[in-house]
Amino acid sequence: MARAALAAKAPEERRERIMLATIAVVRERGFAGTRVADIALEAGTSQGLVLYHFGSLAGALAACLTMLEDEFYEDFAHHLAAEDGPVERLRFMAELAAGRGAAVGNWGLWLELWARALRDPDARAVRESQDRRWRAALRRVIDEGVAAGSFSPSNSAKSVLRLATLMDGLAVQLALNEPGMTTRKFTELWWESAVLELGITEPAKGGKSPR
Amino acid sequence: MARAALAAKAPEERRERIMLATIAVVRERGFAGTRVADIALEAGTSQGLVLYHFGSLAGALAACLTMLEDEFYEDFAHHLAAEDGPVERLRFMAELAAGRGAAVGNWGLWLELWARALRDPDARAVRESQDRRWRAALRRVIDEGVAAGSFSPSNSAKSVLRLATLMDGLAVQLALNEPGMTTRKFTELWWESAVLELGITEPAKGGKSPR
DNA sequence: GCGTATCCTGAACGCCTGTTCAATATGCGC
DNA sequence: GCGCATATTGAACAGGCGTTCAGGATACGC
Repeated sequence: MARAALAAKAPEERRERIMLATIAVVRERGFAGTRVADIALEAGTSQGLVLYHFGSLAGALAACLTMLEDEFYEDFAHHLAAEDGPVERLRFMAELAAGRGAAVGNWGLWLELWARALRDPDARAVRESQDRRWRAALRRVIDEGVAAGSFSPSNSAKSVLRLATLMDGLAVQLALNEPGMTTRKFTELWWESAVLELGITEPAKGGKSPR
Repeated sequence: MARAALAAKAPEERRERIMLATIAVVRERGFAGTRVADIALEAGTSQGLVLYHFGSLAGALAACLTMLEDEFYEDFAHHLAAEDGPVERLRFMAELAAGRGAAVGNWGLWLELWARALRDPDARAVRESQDRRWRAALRRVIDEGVAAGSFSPSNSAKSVLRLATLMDGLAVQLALNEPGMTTRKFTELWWESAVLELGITEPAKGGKSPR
């Protein structure tokens, strides 16, 4: 009988659909709660195909991790370049981290990733890479600002570290939607810390100034 | 036959042993990787007893969560009261969070807890309670310092929030032992931030001053 | 001393779920 | 058009693991 299957129609497209489905399921149920059956259902395919393309459930999860990483970074780098000066760029990073752009709703995923990174080398690698990239971007923006005379941190390396770290902490609260924590508050708190750390005087011209 | 079983010898003692075993296993394998069999083995009892006392695996996990919370807080409150002035207390909190005391090796557990809190109401309650307690303590110390003239934050509520949040962020790095992150560095970074936020002038008399 | 409630065990049960596999469809080179 | 490599499916398999249960030991009231 065999109703017309979509066999061999567009393998790459199916593959990607499975990865996206995996991300969706992980976001909803967490790594521990993700089943092959869920992924197949979400992707509209069979369980067999998931295993065919990724070898195992772990393989599918790993694939979705790297996809997540690339996705986030591309989006981020693309938009960051569009901003004008160091102050605007810093401001943009604050807002992006707080939830604008592709990262919206992803903080929960980062929490999952961190916990998983305690034991899974793949997860650890992804999170390390992301962290490095993010900090490097922050450092670049800050160095740029120092060169332009907009920032005057007493120790820029430490300021980068602290500001990046503060973001992680804010992320925890945002992800768990701590009462009183919103994306607005996230940005506000972080920006004030940045002002304190970097001695920013000139306000961001582009966006509405904080507070 | 029946070799002498420890039956009905000291039910409370067995119960506690199972809870401690649960914590140990969770610390080693994470929530998702914890099996009833592991707990029973670690506690030196049968699987049946674990279920007898806690009804289900989930019940055992929940029990270990609250035990963890109490344990941490008792230890913390006890030691905090022993410190002298606000500056010393603040310093003590920095060091406790960084890994001294009962919390040593627990940051990994917190990461697990946060991720679990995304979906499990019990975990969420525990983490909220802990967070509230910790911040309240921080606020008390800071208020005390303001009253004594040692601290002069521009906005103490926000400083409490930011300093507590920064700790969470540092915790992530410590738990994942980010290269270059140590308990010493943890304390140092946090303390400098505290100095910045609170305008601390007088150094901590008790401990060796940072940096 | 006897019965009963509590504590404890080990084995058995049964479900959940990742993985395997044989069968089938599809597209492509020749 | 034919044959082969690739893609896809659904069902069957098998192992892991939480939970149930019948049985036995221990303490304790009477």
